[in-house]
Amino acid sequence: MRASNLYAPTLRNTPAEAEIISHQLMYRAGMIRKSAGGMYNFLPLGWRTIRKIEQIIREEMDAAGGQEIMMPILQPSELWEESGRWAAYGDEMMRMKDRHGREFCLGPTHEEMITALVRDEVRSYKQLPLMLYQIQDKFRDERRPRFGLMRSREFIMKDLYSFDKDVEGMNVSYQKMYDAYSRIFTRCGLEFRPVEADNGAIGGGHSHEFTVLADNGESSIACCTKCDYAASDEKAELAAIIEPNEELLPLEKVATPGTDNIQKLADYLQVPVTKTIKAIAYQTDTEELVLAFTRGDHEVNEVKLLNLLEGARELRMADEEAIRAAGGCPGFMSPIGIKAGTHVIVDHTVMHMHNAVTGANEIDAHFRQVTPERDFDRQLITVADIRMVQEGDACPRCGAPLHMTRGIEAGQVFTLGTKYSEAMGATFLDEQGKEKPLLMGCYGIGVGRTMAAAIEQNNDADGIIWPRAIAPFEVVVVAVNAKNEEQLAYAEEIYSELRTEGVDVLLDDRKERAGVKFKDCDLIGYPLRVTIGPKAVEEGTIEIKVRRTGEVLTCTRDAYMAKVVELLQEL
RNA sequence: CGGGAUGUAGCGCAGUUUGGUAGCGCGCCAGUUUUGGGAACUGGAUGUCGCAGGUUCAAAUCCUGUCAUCCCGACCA
Repeated sequence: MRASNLYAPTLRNTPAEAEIISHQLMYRAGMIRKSAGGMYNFLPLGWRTIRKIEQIIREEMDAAGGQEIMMPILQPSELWEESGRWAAYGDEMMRMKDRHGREFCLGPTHEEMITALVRDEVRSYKQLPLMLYQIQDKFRDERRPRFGLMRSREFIMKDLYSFDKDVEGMNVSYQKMYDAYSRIFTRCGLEFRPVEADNGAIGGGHSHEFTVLADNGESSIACCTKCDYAASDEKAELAAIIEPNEELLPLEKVATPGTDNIQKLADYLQVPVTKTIKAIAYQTDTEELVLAFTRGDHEVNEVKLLNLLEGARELRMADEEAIRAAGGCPGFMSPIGIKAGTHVIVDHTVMHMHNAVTGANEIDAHFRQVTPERDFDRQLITVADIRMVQEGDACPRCGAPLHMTRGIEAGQVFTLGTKYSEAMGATFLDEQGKEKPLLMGCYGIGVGRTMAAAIEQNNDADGIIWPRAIAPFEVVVVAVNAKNEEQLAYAEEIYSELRTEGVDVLLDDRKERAGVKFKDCDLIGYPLRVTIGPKAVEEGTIEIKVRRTGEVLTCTRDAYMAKVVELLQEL
């Protein structure tokens, strides 16, 4: 490919709408252009990178036993009625009608479609396990698309679905995908962590998110500083914090005027926040009141809380009336004195506190010298891990401190069990001739997001620094002065030698000044730049510049090829 | 969906307060000189001032509505 024919319009100015670095650089490097909110065109350079990521994914999916297929983007509502998600999916689904008034959606995911595809053909355990995947655009009408390719409304996704005859088989498929994902992100040159994730509504199965570490990421994850435990902030399990024993003082009610939040209370009573117990009152979508108690400096983890509540799907802050009806007093709550039958959930750390402060369920009053183990009625409360992880909390595996970091969720692996196969009647006959639902798993990778994540992780003030495996071109040959025929001819020669050698190379033969071309090369981020200037023509010396390190090597005409190959292998 | 901001040339922006011929930088086109890190000079092209209504002799500017984009939050497999 020659740069003089390449449609790669680069920009000196950063478009005002691009807020994060990956978006800015992709835009400036002429890789993407926006068509509408959350929708992007990929230009030749951007598309080459996408294709390279896809190719790595294909190779690993195939190696793990996957078979590539292609399903329609447009999906009939009937399938989604079967699974119950036509109603449940909500506004995030792009819906439309055809000329006959039949309803369709633009696929946000393909569980229904694949289950329907497989249920008619898979009749026997002998056809299992089965893994099918596709790489295709998905549509989700995000409330707030943002950050360029990071959260867009139309995006490229690899989605694989596994089908097994039993839980053991499903777990084997899961592990194969987990391993394949690790290889994919490693091959893409990314620093990532597989983190344990909450799988919410589906429950019971495994789920990991493959999170590429980046400060701009939307996901917050907790990583152990010693072992390899890593979990999403919502999932991170926390053991109860055991306080040293101390002399137990008797429960006492004190007047605490105006102390309706924890900081005011701690200041007023001159106690550390870690000696206070705070309450958050929720109401579920089924109108049940839930009172959650944690240590004053801890935060309630709503996902953990929700998982404890059978049948509830959502939490919102409770109304004052509901709190009062249960005997509580907003701003001054405690489990002591709440009406029996109210859902009171206490974080397990709280049960190990001594001589703490908590509300008295009346205005401007608190209890102090509260020892929950003694003063709370265990019959009326549920004790569980309901708090949100914080920097420095103990790792649930090894006890070392956890470190909070941010990342981009580039992929997820998920066991589905029989959720869809049961709802949609996807069954097979087992060895005993008994009809059973298929056990499923689903595994997604955001291709564009992976590209954005790679840039977030690999850039400097001059532009992108592509990992070799996913660079649009591995090497750029620059004819410093393309108007000089000797130089251009020399560069052409080098270019064709590199091509013959199988190097993925671009020739920058544009009749621009050298500075312009160098700036563009840096911005676009080709891993290696081979510079052909007067020194090449006159002395036969060829320069090779490594984008990542800025290192410049000077080679002879005979030696440059070996050097390029060697440098590429190191990258 | 709540809060905030912004829509003026391909990109970045000024002009709006106080209504009076549409501007600047980069880019683009032509020419001359230049030529190893975003060249200089000369000349040139490019706008429904987001859109629709209204007020006015006159609207980028004031009023109403609407659409779009971005940020924060909420939400989210």
